[in-house]
This record gives sequence, C-alpha cells and structure tokens, in this order.
Amino acid sequence: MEIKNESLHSEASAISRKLGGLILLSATEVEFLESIQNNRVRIEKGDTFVQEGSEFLATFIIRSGWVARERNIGDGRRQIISLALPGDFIGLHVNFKRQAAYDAKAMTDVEAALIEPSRVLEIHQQYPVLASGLSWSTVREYNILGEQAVRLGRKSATERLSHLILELYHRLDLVGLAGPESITFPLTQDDVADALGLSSVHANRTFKELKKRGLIEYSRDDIELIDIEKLKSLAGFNPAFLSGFDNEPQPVVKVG
Amino acid sequence: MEIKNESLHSEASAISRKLGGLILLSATEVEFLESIQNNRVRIEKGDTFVQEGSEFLATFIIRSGWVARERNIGDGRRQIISLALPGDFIGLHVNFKRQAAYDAKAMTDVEAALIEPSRVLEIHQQYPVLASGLSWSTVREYNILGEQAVRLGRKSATERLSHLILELYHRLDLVGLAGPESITFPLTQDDVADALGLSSVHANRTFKELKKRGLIEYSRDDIELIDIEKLKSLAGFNPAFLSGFDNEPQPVVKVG
DNA sequence: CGGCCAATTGATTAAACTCAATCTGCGTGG
DNA sequence: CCACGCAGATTGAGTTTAATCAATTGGCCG
Repeated sequence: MEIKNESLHSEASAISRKLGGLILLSATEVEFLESIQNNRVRIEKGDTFVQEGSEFLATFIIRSGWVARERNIGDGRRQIISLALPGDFIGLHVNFKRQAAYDAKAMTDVEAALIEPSRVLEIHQQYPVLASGLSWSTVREYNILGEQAVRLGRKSATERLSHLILELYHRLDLVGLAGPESITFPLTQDDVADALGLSSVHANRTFKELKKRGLIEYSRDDIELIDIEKLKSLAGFNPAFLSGFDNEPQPVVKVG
Repeated sequence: MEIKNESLHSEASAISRKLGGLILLSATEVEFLESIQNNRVRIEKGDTFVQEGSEFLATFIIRSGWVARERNIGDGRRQIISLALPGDFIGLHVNFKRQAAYDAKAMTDVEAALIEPSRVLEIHQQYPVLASGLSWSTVREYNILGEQAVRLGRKSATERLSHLILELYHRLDLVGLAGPESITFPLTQDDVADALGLSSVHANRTFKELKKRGLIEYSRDDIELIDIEKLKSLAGFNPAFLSGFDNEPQPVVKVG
C-alpha cells in the first residue's frame, strides 16, 4: 500500500455524489466532504489492506475501485461479507480496540481516502446534515448485509446471482458508475462464488443459466442486464433496502 | 465519580450492563441511560411490532425478551436476519424515511423502552462515552451479521447450529442472562431453521446430531452446552467479533 | 510460443430438501 | 379429572440442488 497526498479534484468525489443523490448538500458541506479526502492511498488489486484482527488505523472512503470485506476461515473456505464500492466507507464505525472483524481486500486497483477519527467526530459535531448522511450510510450498509443474509439463507443459485447483479447495478448507478443497462464487473467467478455461498463450478453454471434465459450477457469484465424486469422478478428484488425511498431520490433536508 | 463495572446494581437495565461490561461508566452516565428508558412498552410473544416498509416511530431498547429481525419473501420463505437480545437496539440508526427494511417480531414476551430520536442526539452531543458505546454497539451488530453471513454461506448445518448456540451463549452472558453452561432458548426449531437457512426437518436432525455427539442437551426451552470446547472447535467459533477485546488470544488465521 | 489464470464442461457424490406420517407435551373445556 | 386439540418435535423415504472431482479450453501477456 503506497501512500501519497494529492490536491483536490475539481469533480465531486463518489461519496459526495452518493450523499448528494439523496440529500441536498450545501456548498459548504460538499467542500468539507471533499477537503477531508486529501490524504489518499492507492491500493493495488489483490492487496488485503485490512487484516481480520488487526487495528484500523483510520476510516477509509473508497474513491474508486471495488473492495471486498471477507472472512477466511482456516480450511480455505472464504465468505465475502459485502462489497464496498466508490462512495462507501470501510471502518466508519469501529469498536474500542478499532479491531477489524474481517479482511478488506481490493478487487481492483483502488483509490481511497484516509479519514482521521477526529474528522468523523467533526462531522457529528459541526455538520448535522452530513452526520445524518453517515447515519443513512450506516443503516444502508446494515440493510445490504441483511439482504445478503436473505440471499444466502433462502434463495436459490439463480435468485442469488440475479439479486446480486441488480444490487450492484443500483448501487453503482447511485454514484454514476452504471451504464444504461450494464455494469463493469471486475469479480472473478471464484469471487462471485464466495460472495454467494456457492462453488465456483456452480457459479459458472448459474451465469450460463441466466444467459440461456436471456436475462444477462457477460464478458470478461462487463455484465449487460438484458431484461431487467425479468431479472427483478426472478430475484425477488425490491430496491427499498438500498435507499429507503420509493425508488425516487428526493432531497428531504434543506440547505442549512 | 467513576464506578467499577462490577458495582453496577443488579437492577441496572440490560443496556447498562452491556455497556458497563465493556466501558467504565460514570454514575451520571448510568443514570442518564436509565432515565431515557422510562417510556416502556410490553410486546406480546408473536407480535410483529415493526413491519418491513413501515416507519420507525422511535428507537427500541430491548429490556427483556428476544426479538427477531426477519424478512418474509412473498412465497412463504422467511429468513431471520438477526436476533436482538436484552440490551440491544432496534432502529438505532434509520434512513431518512425511517423506513424499516425488515420485520421485527417478538419471539417471547418483550419489554422494551422507546427512545425519542432527540435523546439519541443528546447522547451524541453530551455523553461522549455513551456515544462511543453506541458506536461500539453499531459495529458489533454489523459484525454479528457478518458472522451470520459466514454461517449461511460457508458452514455446514452442524457448524451453523453450534456456532449460533455459542454466539447466543456469549451474548447472553454479557448481560448476565446465561447460566454457567446453559441458556434459556425460546426459539422453536422452525425459528432456528429460518435463522440458519435450513429446513425445519434438517434443523431437528442437526439438534439430534449435536446431542448424539455429546455436545449439547436440549429441552423445550433450554440448551445445555455440555462440551463448550468441542462445540467451539466444531463451529470454528472465535468470540472476537462480539467484543473486539483481547479477553482471549485472537489467532489471526493466515491461509497461504 | 509458453505459461498461467480463469472459465467451462462432464461425471459422480453428498448434503439438505420435500413430502408424509406420527408422536408428544401441554393447555383447555366439559 | 380426562378427552381433545394443537403446535411443535420427530422419523422415514425418496428427491433435488449444489458440491466435488477431474479434465479441458480460452484468453491474455511477457
């Protein structure tokens, strides 16, 4: 993990786009949000930059790339708990020891911002609108993980895969990273297997099945959602858990 | 004035016992924590008191009894996302619409305290130690749910059940509700099945298997942990995700 | 051209599910 | 006090989904 400081971009960061897509942010708030992201790190694809049991040095905000929170249980079995996409936090809340309960591994090259705990406090004390945004992010992460539990516990392989694809499509869309009906998809089928609790062989067959049914197309690093309505119906997908809105991003908090 | 953890009165509420078991709480903090629990509700066993999609009216603190956060997907399938025990919150963080992403259902008669959003804000602004306690509770809930994902995605039926039993044993112990080597267990085998992503028939056979191996005994509403060490070894159970403290050596497993 | 990682396919096995009966403990109304 | 009803637990038999084992193929890069 190589660390370098960079100057402010003119374009809004993913976290600003994400929060801005749901709340009306004032210029001051956006500025602050951008200003706390100056301490940047680049993480190489494949790098496990947070180890289970080790101490969080700071909170990460993903600026670009995909990260997997995962648990490796001794005998080679692995479960991807959740995926962190641009605009997401790693280690926003920590326990008293700041001890990680999972590995965080870069699935692509990643750019992240390192946020000091004091800056998070500052948000809570001086930027109430942003603080409510953090609260929203927190409950959203929890709900995403809840859906993951439903997928793993009660859905078939085809339901799991189509549900995951739709979740990623909606989440990427919120930060402006989804195509009209496609997403870039950097995960290997092994990764998908470990995200969905399947063997890699079965993950492969499940991809093939969705393709055969005319629901998706996929290549090395893209998935095309050919028939979103059928995908939703197969997956039993309701996007409510992602926003808490009736699918319509609407500003509900006015400028301070 | 600061008081020792052990000197918390036995009449202190579960949430005070839980936080007091981990942080040194001042008398003022304990008093405040108790005072915000005056608005109490009784919830009858079987009552789904929060509906998926409906609005949270307040935050609940469970004072006694067990609650399941669960998702019911149209066709009769159900997944218990997580269990809330005495001292746990329901709806601590909410999204902008305060919309629940899951049902909350009482698995026993429950007593809960209703906390106004303004009191939660008050904690963050005036009781920094308690605020850090809430942050700890938040990340703990997330980590518990992460373990649930590992159970559902990557563990066998016997591993899942023994892991769940151990988790509940440790969590109940933290609030003084576990026996020396037993817990009260109000869930039906149907509930266990829906928590572990199994059929009820298989849940039953898994109970039988653990009993046959001399790991547990169970009756209508108790589970005895006959051989905790063997249970831990079978489950692959490491309590780190529950506390984040070094109460016990935490081996960091490295898979090469 | 190799080498390598990921994807794909075929064959077989195993874990868990479904379906269908019972069985059991317990509370209740007569 | 007892028969009845009922929810939950238990058991047996057969089926299904997904896992495992074992090659093979495909694409990309140095």
